Amino acid sequence: MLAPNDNSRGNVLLSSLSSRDYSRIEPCLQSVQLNQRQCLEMPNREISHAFFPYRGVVSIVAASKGKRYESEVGVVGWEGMTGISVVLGTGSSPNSAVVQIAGDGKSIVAADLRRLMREVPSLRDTFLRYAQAFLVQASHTSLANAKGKLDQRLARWLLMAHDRMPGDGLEFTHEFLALMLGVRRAGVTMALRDLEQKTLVSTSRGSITILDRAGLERCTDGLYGMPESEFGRLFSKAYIR
Amino acid sequence: MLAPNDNSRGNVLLSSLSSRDYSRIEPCLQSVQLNQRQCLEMPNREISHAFFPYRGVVSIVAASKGKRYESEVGVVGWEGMTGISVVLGTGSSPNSAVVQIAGDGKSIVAADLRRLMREVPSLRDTFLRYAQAFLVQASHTSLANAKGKLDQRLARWLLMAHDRMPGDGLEFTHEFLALMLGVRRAGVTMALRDLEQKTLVSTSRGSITILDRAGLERCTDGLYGMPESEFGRLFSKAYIR
DNA sequence: TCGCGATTGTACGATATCGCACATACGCGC
DNA sequence: GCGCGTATGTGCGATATCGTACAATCGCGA
Repeated sequence: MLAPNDNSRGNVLLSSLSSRDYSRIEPCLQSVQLNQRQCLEMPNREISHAFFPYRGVVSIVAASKGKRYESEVGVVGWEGMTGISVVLGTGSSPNSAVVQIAGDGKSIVAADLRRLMREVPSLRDTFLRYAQAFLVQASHTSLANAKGKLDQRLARWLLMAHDRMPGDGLEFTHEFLALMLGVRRAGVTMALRDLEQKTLVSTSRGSITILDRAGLERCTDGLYGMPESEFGRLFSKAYIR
Repeated sequence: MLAPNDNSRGNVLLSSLSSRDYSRIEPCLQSVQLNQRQCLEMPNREISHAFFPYRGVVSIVAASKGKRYESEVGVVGWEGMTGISVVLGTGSSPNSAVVQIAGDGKSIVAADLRRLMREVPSLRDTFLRYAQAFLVQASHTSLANAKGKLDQRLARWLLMAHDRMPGDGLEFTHEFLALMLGVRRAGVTMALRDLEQKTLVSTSRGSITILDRAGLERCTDGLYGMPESEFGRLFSKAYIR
């Protein structure tokens, strides 16, 4: 379970800042819409802004040389931020960041973020902690890709999306989920039918409702949860939803 | 191709430091042996030392809750360092670090590394740049796990090992490679036979010789190379071997 | 209410890999 | 040179997923 009890500022990472730190960053934050398929970061292009989503989900995607293959390495929602490369000081990376589920949030100009990290060490420390949280998430995406069956990976993705959305209804098509997981659409259809038969979710045209989170977690056989625990540890929050 | 032309200090990351920075860290470095299967980092345990390998290869491994599944997310050799979590300020992580190929290198006490990063910003910047290089590597391991066939993943791993070893001979058994890739030993045997038939490698009992790097890279169909290019970019070196 | 596009269900053969098992072959040490 | 342990080659049925295709169904808008 990811969603923490303190999200008073609309984004958990921002909410974890001391009021002193937040007062420093707040003047630099701009409200933004996140539109589906909007590209927040392009491969090897200087990142202009970092984003703190309030709603919606952003995928971080790796692509092979020649773009023959692509795969999601992690997701960012109201718990985190995009622009890790700015945090790590390089300003760009071969990965891209794409809005998968529309929403909104705050943005900050990369140069402002750099300056703030230089001027406010505790702010820098917080964002570096998030970089670790993201690395752990990416590590477990890799693990799930290596070892997980389609149904385990699907359950994992649904849980991760659920963590980042209000309510229990998810407006996803099978096609969309297939794209996220990099598998056949027909495979998603069958895996979802199984989940529905176990009454873990209920589905209707274009939407999926989570009925039994604990059951879904059991379904992943341990492939969901470690990054979420790590996030909890790093940001010292109680995690109840 | 990873191995850079400047490795005058035995480890590329250390070699990339200005002499001023290196003179600060050098007094803290201890020579160490890296023995096969030695565990340099345990899951969720405070990291005592970071390591800069001169020779040998270390795997960073993610494990699922309950340890039911494990998978390598990246490797570290003479180009890099272990202890990313110390660099990112958290001091521990759910991932472990295990010596897969024995060698040696330098170690530094975590507290010293922290202090140096606080006192010497350019040192901190360098290590944070490496954290990005590692994140990109992990991203592409994830991509390879998601999309790569066994032979592509094998070729990728051989290239990554070759990058981190002197000469062209690799003393690996099929069993060992199977463990690294998380696949059946018999699968490795067949994939290697294919590579040998294409005269990309030659094999004999317990050892593999790289004959044609370019051919192996072609074999990976783009799944090898991005992290290596990124490393080159981040550390501004010419990469010839 | 009708129609049409989007979504979902289903089918089929092909391929990759698995798990397990056993046969063979190499090479070190005596 | 022999024997034994390790490493490698091979076989077999089972399973997961693929690619492609097409049929069925839902629901929005005309």
